[in-house]
Amino acid sequence: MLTEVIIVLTDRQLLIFQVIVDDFIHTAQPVGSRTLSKKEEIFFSSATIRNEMADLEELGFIEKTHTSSGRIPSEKGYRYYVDHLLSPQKLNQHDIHKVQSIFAERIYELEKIVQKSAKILSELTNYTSIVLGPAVRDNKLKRIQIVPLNKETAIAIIITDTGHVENRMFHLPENIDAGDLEKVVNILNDRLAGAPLESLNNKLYKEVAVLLRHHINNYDLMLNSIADTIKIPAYDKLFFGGKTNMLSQPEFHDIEKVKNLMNMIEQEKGIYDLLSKNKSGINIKIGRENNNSAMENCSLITASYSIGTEKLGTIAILGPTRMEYSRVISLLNYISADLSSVLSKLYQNR
Amino acid sequence: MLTEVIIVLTDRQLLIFQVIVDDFIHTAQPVGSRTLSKKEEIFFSSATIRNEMADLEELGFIEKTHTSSGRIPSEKGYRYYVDHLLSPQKLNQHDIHKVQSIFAERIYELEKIVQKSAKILSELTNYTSIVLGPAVRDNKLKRIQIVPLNKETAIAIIITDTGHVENRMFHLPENIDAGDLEKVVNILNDRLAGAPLESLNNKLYKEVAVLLRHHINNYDLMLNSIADTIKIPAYDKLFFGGKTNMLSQPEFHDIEKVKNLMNMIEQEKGIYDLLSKNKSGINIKIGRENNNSAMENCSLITASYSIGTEKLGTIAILGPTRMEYSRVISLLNYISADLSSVLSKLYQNR
DNA sequence: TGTTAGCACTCTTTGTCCCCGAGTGCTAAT
DNA sequence: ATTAGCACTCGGGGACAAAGAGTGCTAACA
Repeated sequence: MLTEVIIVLTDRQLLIFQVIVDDFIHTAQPVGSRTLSKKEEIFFSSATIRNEMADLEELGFIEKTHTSSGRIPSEKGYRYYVDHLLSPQKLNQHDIHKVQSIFAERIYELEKIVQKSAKILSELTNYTSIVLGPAVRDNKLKRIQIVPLNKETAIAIIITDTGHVENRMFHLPENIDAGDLEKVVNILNDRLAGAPLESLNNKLYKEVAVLLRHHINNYDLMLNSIADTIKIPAYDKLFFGGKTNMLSQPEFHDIEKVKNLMNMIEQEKGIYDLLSKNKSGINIKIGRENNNSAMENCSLITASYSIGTEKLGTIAILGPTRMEYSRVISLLNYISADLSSVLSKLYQNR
Repeated sequence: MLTEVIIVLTDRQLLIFQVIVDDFIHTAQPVGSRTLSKKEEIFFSSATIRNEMADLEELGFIEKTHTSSGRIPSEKGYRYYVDHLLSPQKLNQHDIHKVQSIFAERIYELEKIVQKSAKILSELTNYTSIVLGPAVRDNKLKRIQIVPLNKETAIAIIITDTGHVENRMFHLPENIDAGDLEKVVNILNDRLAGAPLESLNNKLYKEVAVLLRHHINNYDLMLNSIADTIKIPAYDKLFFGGKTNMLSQPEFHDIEKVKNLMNMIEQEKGIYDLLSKNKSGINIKIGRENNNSAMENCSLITASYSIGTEKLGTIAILGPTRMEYSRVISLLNYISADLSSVLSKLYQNR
């Protein structure tokens, strides 16, 4: 959007709009003028409200499901609501306790903390939570280990400075004995330790290959196996919580919609694309803003978590467009801040 | 069932019953006498069929959905069908190719092979596939590795003879230096290598503790950390394929049923219980035989795979009771045999 | 001039009635 | 023993009416 038209709503329109959105978020039912006029914060008659609603509809903020129905917020309406009307909600004691419980046990593994966050988040919101990461791309190599299993196969293990472990089995070239393997491991650690995972492949062929040639027969076979092993996984891991929560939302009473959404979740690729391209901080994508037909009736709110200034991963909530934006945003903010600070304490002196 | 009553059906009843089951499996519609009388393998009138059907219903093999509807097989009917009428179906070329493709790439990791099997199996059947295992319980320890990440934390890695890798981070006691760690690792490997994972904890406290005391300060803290690390995971891993396939089955047009089933799948615990207690070979559980309300309309067919005579894990198909039993059984038999033979080749000389 | 009461109108939902089609069980004829 | 025929049952779908919730518009009001 290059030219942003500034839309001025009267206070009364704003009030009515806000109440419509709030009501619809909780009831999932179109909101009519009579219902509105009975709300305690509203002091004018249903007729007045009808007039205002007609204006709001013309502006595109609300819409009808049929000619004589009440109004529901449009995607544009949600967008406006989220951009201008959202009041940050304070979390209650129960929520805070739950979130704290993520960090209650002394867990050292990044992955487990992240996984637990996803679980708690879905329980607190009754939506589906998704956590991407933590990114291992720019971890640094701590150690490589090669353990022979039998004459033909060995297992290569790489450990990064954050404690992430990757392992892969590979075929041993013939005529390699334990001594040779030890030499290889020593050379690898000597040359590659401390280097970012991304750079390993490059370094392997440029620096290590020459050295290996001097010490090992059939070094090329070995080299390829190792290269294969240290390849960074193309995608960071996704963790889900409450995958089935969406089934309880009234907008998903239609099996077809469920199928589309569930399929997309099962594929993971689509979700990965949606999550990975977000900037740091809170991002909100409403309905078709996600550019994904399976997400027609869904909103996705993402937040990033980081160690220091380095963005590590993304934590997200997938819910219906009719989502409790305020609450979800508060929760995400809170969790991502906690997550960042705990992880920073654990790993910044790595 | 202590007393098995032998039920004798006439050839004609058998024929009619078989055609009813086959037809219902493919159409999901109750089968009426007129429909049956038109089938080419049936040469008697609809009236005759009605009489026979009344008998079959009295015997409990088929039932009506309402007073004047066609018949559908009952659970007892499916059970009889599966026990007595199933003709092993030959797999077609396409199926065989697909299954072979699991083993086409040279994969060394057990887990990956198993995971790919689940995927292929769900694609071939359009049902949900579940694979349990491979069990690491009776793997033997190949090597323990401890890699310090910084002053306070280290990561312990255990590698089994099948190439399975487990790792866990733990807090280092103070005043432990690299030399101490090396000693610990040497002692551990010396004493524990080759031992079944199950026995590690025991051996650790009985044999290793004494040795550690002689060499290391604060050995008890260390010991507990290590004990924690080598604890065997309580459940073997579950892999799924085609979790959403069930949504396409007409019996799951009801959101409530879907929710129950999906919840159960997400929990994993229930599935684990269903899979783990099966004997080796093919097992078939129909509907309520699973003792699980979420599985009311589902059947579960399991097969085990093994290395030599040692049962490694279970491979299963979850589908509606109205399932293509014959085809699924053939597929499971075929895959589990292939899986067993490939794994045996790879790992029997471990 | 902004607000509101009132009214005619619209559209969905719910329920009833009815008919059709597919199926059954039973009886009587073959 | 088999089958043709018939009366009967039940679910599904269409037509129709009434109720309810909503709207837009007009005219009256403060």
